[in-house]
Amino acid sequence: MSLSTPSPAARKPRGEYAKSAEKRAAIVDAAFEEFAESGYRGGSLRGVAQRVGMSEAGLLHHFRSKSALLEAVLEHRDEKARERVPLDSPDGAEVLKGLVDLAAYNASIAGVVDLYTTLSAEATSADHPAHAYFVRHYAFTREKVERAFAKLDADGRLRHGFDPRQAAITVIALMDGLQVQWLYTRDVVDMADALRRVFSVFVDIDWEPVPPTE
Amino acid sequence: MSLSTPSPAARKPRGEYAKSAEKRAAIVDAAFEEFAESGYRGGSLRGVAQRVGMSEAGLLHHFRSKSALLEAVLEHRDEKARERVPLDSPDGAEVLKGLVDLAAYNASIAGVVDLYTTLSAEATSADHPAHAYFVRHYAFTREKVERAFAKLDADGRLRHGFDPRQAAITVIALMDGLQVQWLYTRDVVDMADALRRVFSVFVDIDWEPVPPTE
DNA sequence: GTCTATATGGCGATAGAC
DNA sequence: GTCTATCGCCATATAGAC
Repeated sequence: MSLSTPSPAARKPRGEYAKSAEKRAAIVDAAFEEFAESGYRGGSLRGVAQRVGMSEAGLLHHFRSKSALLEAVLEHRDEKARERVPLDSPDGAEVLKGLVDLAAYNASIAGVVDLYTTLSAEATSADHPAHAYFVRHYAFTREKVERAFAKLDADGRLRHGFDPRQAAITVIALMDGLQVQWLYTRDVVDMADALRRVFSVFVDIDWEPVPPTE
Repeated sequence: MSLSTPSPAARKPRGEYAKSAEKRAAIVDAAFEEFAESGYRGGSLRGVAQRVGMSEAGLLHHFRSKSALLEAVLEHRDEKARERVPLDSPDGAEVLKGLVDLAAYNASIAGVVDLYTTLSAEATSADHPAHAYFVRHYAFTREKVERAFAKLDADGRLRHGFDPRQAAITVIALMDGLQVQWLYTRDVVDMADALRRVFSVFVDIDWEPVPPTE
């Protein structure tokens, strides 16, 4: 999974110029790759600097510390993911379809999956700089998916005896677990397909003409 | 998830004494904790040495390198897990019950879950010392669970239209994802319960008097 | 079998020139 | 805004005394 609460205010100090913003974006991209490959703990500012073609000091002019850089990466990641899933759609089925869509999209960008799985696992430690982020992320996502199931339930489309909250927990766990397994064996695991199958059991949904996942 | 292929031979050089074996076991325990908390990359030999009350050099007398120590930890972990799940039972339902049992047990030993999730995520990098281990682990576990579902299918107890292989992938993903989510919010997630619910949808099983998971 | 001491190198972050 | 230089710390691993 990969969505989170809208950033309260992606504020930008007044005196910034366009060139600087571009540089910052390039640095965030490089940091994204670095942390995706080696995690936050395993990644280094040196590695980021090399990717972006700058010195470490130059890099630290734009981001005051390694963890500040991680924060920027996570924010950037959320912006992208939020574009893909209509989490607040009044139609619960649209939300689920958005999740399948996201899974299919993720399969085309392994780096995103890598970043998410590595960070979510290492940030279970309470002192990790991304810990609070993921606690928020899970609460937020669980809430949204639960709401989607609740709406389907109200429409009589949730399988009898199913609890929206439990269904949400299960779906999020499934998405997370599929990502790890997929990273090891991409030929065997089809994330979107697996998700679609489970949704078909949980609820009554008409799937599109069937985009054959891949 | 947390099972893997039986170690080919946990061989032990001939000239070892009991005292030494005890020390080694103590070191493995300490390393287990260290890697569970900080991952392999984030953990240090210094940390392990402090936990076990030795110098780093003393520790390296027993394990020639950091990655050799990791190997010992993973082997030790597998031995424990294999005791819990009758992966080769002729009755597929017994396998699934074993998985629920394992989930409930894991919930009582957070360290095990921590170690597994952290390592499985960071070892997706091909150059990680545990990479081969997890590739093997997933292939092995997928195979065993698939076989369990296939047996249930042969007995007409698998839900119509379900594929044993897909079911196996889904179940393993679910177990993995539940562990991460549980580490963040233990009050919200009940791993064994979630697993039991999904199994009840997939197959026709009589659950025990219901160990209320707690 | 365990220690101290040390070699060697990567790390995050800062100071200050340009 | 970017650089070089450097500080101080922690890492893995080895050498050799006890």
